[in-house]
Amino acid sequence: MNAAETQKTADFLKALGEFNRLSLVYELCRCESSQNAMCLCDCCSVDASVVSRHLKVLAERDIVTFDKVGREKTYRLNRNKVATKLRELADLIENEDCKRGHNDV
Amino acid sequence: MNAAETQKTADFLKALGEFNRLSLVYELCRCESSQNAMCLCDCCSVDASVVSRHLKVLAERDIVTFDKVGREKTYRLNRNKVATKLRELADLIENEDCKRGHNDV
DNA sequence: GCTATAATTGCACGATTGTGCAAATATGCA
DNA sequence: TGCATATTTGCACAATCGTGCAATTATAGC
Repeated sequence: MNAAETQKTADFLKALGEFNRLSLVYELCRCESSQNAMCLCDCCSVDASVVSRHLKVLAERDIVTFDKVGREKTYRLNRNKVATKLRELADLIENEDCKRGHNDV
Repeated sequence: MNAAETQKTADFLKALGEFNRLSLVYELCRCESSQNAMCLCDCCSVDASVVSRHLKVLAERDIVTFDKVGREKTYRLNRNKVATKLRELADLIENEDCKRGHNDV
């Protein structure tokens, strides 16, 4: 596991590992269709600017995607990408193959 | 998804979402047997006290477990617990059932 | 007992982070 | 053009976090 990859995974997990951002993810998870930021403000009681910044972080990590429709930005969760990344990590952690034997370094 | 649960999940992800802590997890992942903290120091170039604190965080989130053997503490990764938690999150995020329909609130 | 090693803790410090507010920007609509 | 709404950005600030170093605690072995 090289450092750059480790850092990338850490950044991904860190993006999810904040209360309000995770709340946004859960909120988007419940949404059939895309939601604009104003609508998402309701799920966490913080300023709109804060939601804007959190969504930016989530978008940078490819956790959410957005479309610009008029003056609104509508966000949706990258369900597959996020789920896949989490499962890959789970597999890596559980995988017996990555274990070193007793005689290895 | 209640707030306490969300916070707990966020804390779990945050614990994994730091470069050196994730490096420790990867290192433990490669270990067949338990490793003491001194041995784990090698994988991330920081002070022993820092490793000690990181391992404490990981233990608090139940990501690692330790046994005290003499003056050493030997750590091992809670493979199943961590993998299960990640997969549960993946399932939740991908699950169609949690979606609200168009006519719901 | 004494000494060496493993691990933790206290302290300080710089960096990052989450936040609110006000101002700025962008866009739709009349 | 002017106004309303959606979103972002600049600024400031408190809180948290990661870190190193020195001191401390715990324990093994002599």
